[in-house]
Amino acid sequence: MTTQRRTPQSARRSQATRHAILTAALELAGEVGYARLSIEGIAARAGAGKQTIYRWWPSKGAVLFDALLMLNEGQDEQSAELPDTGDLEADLKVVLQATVAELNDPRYSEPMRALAIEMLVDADLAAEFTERLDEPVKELKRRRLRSAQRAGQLAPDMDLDVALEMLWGPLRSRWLNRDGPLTTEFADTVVETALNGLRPRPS
Amino acid sequence: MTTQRRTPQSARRSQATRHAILTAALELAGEVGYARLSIEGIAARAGAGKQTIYRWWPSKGAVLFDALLMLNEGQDEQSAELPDTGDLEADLKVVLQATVAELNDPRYSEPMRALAIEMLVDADLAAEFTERLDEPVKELKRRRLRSAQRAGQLAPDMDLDVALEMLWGPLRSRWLNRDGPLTTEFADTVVETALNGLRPRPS
Amino acid sequence: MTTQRRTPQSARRSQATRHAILTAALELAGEVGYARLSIEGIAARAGAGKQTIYRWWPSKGAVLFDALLMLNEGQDEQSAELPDTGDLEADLKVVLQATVAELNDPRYSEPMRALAIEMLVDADLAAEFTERLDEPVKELKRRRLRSAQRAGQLAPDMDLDVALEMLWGPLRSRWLNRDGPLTTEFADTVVETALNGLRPRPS
Amino acid sequence: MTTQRRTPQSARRSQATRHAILTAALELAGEVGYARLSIEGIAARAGAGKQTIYRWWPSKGAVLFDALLMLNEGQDEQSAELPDTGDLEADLKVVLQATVAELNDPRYSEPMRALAIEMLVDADLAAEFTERLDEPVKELKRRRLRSAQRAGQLAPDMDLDVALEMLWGPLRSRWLNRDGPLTTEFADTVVETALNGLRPRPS
DNA sequence: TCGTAAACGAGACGGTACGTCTCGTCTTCGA
DNA sequence: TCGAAGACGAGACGTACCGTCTCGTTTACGA
Repeated sequence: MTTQRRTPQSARRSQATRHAILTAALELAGEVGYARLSIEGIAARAGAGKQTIYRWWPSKGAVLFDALLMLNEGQDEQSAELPDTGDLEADLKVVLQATVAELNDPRYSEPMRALAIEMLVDADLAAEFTERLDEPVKELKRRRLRSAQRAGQLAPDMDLDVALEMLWGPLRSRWLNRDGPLTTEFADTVVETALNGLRPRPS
Repeated sequence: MTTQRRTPQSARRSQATRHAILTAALELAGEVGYARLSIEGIAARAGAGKQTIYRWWPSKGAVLFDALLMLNEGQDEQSAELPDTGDLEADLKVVLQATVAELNDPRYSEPMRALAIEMLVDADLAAEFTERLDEPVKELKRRRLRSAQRAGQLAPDMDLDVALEMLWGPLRSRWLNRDGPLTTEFADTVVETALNGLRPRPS
Repeated sequence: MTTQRRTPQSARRSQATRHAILTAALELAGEVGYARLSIEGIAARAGAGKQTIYRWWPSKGAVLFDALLMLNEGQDEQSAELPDTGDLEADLKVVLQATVAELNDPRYSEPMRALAIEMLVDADLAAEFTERLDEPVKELKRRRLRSAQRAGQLAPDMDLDVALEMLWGPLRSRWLNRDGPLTTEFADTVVETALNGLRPRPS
Repeated sequence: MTTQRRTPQSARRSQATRHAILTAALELAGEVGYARLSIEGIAARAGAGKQTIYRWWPSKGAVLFDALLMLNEGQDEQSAELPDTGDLEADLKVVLQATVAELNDPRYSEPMRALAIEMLVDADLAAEFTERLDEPVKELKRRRLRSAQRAGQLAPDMDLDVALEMLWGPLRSRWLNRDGPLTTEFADTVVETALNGLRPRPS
C-alpha cells in the first residue's frame, strides 16, 4: 500500500513477479557483488523475462534500491524519533551502536554497500535515495542535535551538517572502505572525540 | 627515476607510447567514468594497439593507477614533510586548503574519483594504492599530529587515526558523494570543529 | 518453404537479417576476395551483430555457401533432367557449354571458386556442399550416361564415375587452376577426346 | 650448388638458420595444417627471428614451397626421363602408380596438398611452382606421349595437354578433393579408360 | 687482426580479425 | 495484454598473428 503510493504501478503488474525479481536481486548482490550483478542474471534467477525488469526499473541500481526498500518496509515508521534522554553522549552512543549492528549484518550490509557504491557513480540513483531514505533519517538526527543545542550541550553556532559528518562519517567511511572493524568501541570513541574535540580539554 | 625503480621496464619500451596511453586513460576516466572506461577506448585514443596495453598492464585499473602516479611524479619528494610552524590549527588549514584546491581541479579530481570508487569494489587495487600512495601520505600526517601531541596541542591519549578521520574524512566524503561544494571555508570549519569538538568551549 | 525443409530454422529467426548477411557476404566476396572476406566485415556491411552470424553459421565458408544457394534458388528444379536426344556427343557438348558459360560469368564464378577452394580445406563444408548440390547434379549426369550405356553408346562395363571425371574433370581443373581459357572449343575437344580415347580409332 | 644458381643468396646468409626454418615449416604444416601455420610459429620453432623469415621469403606459402624443394633435392635429376619400353599403356601404369605411392605418403602428401591449395589462391606462388617444378615434369610427360604418337599409339592430331589432363587429372582431382581412395587399381582404370575412350571399342 | 657491415635473435609496436561475452532493445507467442 | 523466451544490434573482451621497426650480438670479409 505504502509502496504503491510512492511508485504508482499498473494494476496489471504482477506482484509475485515483482517480489521474485527483488528477492533475486538481493541474493545475487550478496553473492557476486554489485559489479557482476546483471539484469540478465536477476531475470534468470527470478524466472522472469528481461523485458519485465526493463519495463519497470531504469537500471540495476534501481532494482536493488527497491529491493532494499522492501527489506525495510514497515520498520521506517516505528523509529520515527531518535532517543532523547537529555544525555547527548549516551543517546548518540546508543544510536551509533545500532548503526554498527546493522552494518555488521551481511544480509543488509552487502547489498547496501553495493548500492552505496553505485550511488557514487549514478547521480539519479543517489538523488532518489537521498530523497526517499537519507534525508528523512538525516532530519531525525538534526532534530536530536538541535534539541541538544537548545540544552546547551552543543556549541550554539555549530553547523549541524558538519556535526553529523563528524559523528556518522567515520563509521560510514570504515564501512565503505573496509579499512577497519566496525566495533562498538570504535563508535564510542568517535562520539567522544567528536564531542570533545582533538585538543586537550581543561578538566 | 623513482618510477623506474619501482616498476622496472624493458629498455625497449616506448616511453612515448606509455605516456600517450596514460594520458588517454586519464582523459577518458574523467569523461566517461571508470565503468565505461575500456582498454579498447584507451588504445584508440592513444593511437596504440590493444596488445601494447595488455603487454604492460594487467587491467584497466592498473593503467589508471599508473596514470595517476604519473600525474603526481616529482611532487612527492618536494613536500616530504607537512608544515610545522607550531600553530597546529593554522598548519592544518593550509594543508587542507591545498587538498581542497587539488580536489577542485577536474584534471586530477575526475580520474582520481573514478579510481577511488573502483577501489571500493576491487580490493587488490585498493591494497596497491594504499601501499604506494595512501600510507606514505598518511604517515606524514601522523607525524605532524604526533608533533602537536608532544607540544600539548592534542589530547595525549588521542588515537591519531581517528583524528585523521575527523580532519580529512569530511573533505573526502563531500568529494566522493558530491554532496556539497569543497570550499576553503568548509575546510576551515572542519579543522576548527574537529579541534574544538562539538560541545561548547568555555571561552 | 524449400529452404525451410533443407535447413530448419527457429521460428524466431529474422529473415530480413539473414538476407542482409547473405547479400553482404556475396558483395564483399566479389569486392575483396575470399581471403580478405571477414565475418567482421560481413556483419558491418549487413548492419548485423557478429553474434548473429556466429549463431547461425559455423564459418565464413558456410555463409558464402548459403549465399550462393540463395542465388540459385528456384533454378534447381527447372533443369531437372539433362537433354537426351539420343546423340550422346551432341548432348554432352550442349551441357558442357552451359557449364562453360556459367564458369565464365564472374558474378557466379568468383565466389564459387573461392568456395570450391575453401571446401578443399574445410571437410565439413565439403560434405554439406556434396550432399546438397554436387551429388544431386552428379546423379542427373549419371542418369544420362546410363541411358547412353543402354543405347550402346558407352562401353557396357564403364565405371560411370570415372567417365564423369573424364568429361567434367578437365573443365573444373582449368577453372580452379586458372591455367587456360574456358572456351566452347575446349569443351568440345574434351568431349570428343574422352569419348574416343587417346588411341587412334580405326576409321 | 644448383639451389644457389636458382635463388642467388647473399654469402652472409646463414644456412643453419635457413635449414631450421624450412624444417620447422614442414613439421608445423604436418602438425597443425596449412591454415594454422604461421610465420610467428615457424620462427619460434626454428629459434629464428621473424625478420629473418620476412627477409628471405615473401609468404608462408613460399617458405613451405622451399621446404618441399629441400625434401626433393637430389631426386630430380635421377628420373630425368620417363620409361619408354614401347608399350605406352604399361609405361603409363608404372608412372601413375609411382605417383599414387607418392601421394599416399603423408610425409610428402600433406604439406604438398596444403601448398597445392595455396597455389589456387596465390598466383605468384603458382607461377613459381609451375616454372620450377611442374613444367619440367610436364615436359617429360609430353616427351613420352610424343614418342607414343610417333609410334602410332596415340591419335596423330591429339592435343597432348588435353591428353595429360585425361591421364593425370583424375588422380590429382581425387587427391585434392579427398573424394576417393588413391589405389593402383584406380590408376590402371584411368589409363585404360583414357586410352580407349568411353565408347565401346570394336574388339 | 681488427674494424665494419650484414645478418641474426629478440621482441615492441600499430593493426586486423578472431570467437566469446554481456548488455539493453525488439519480436514472437502462449496464457 | 502481460510476461517468458530469446533473437537481435552493439561493442568490449583478451588472444593470435600480421608485417614493420628497432635493438644489441654474432659472424665473416677485406683493408
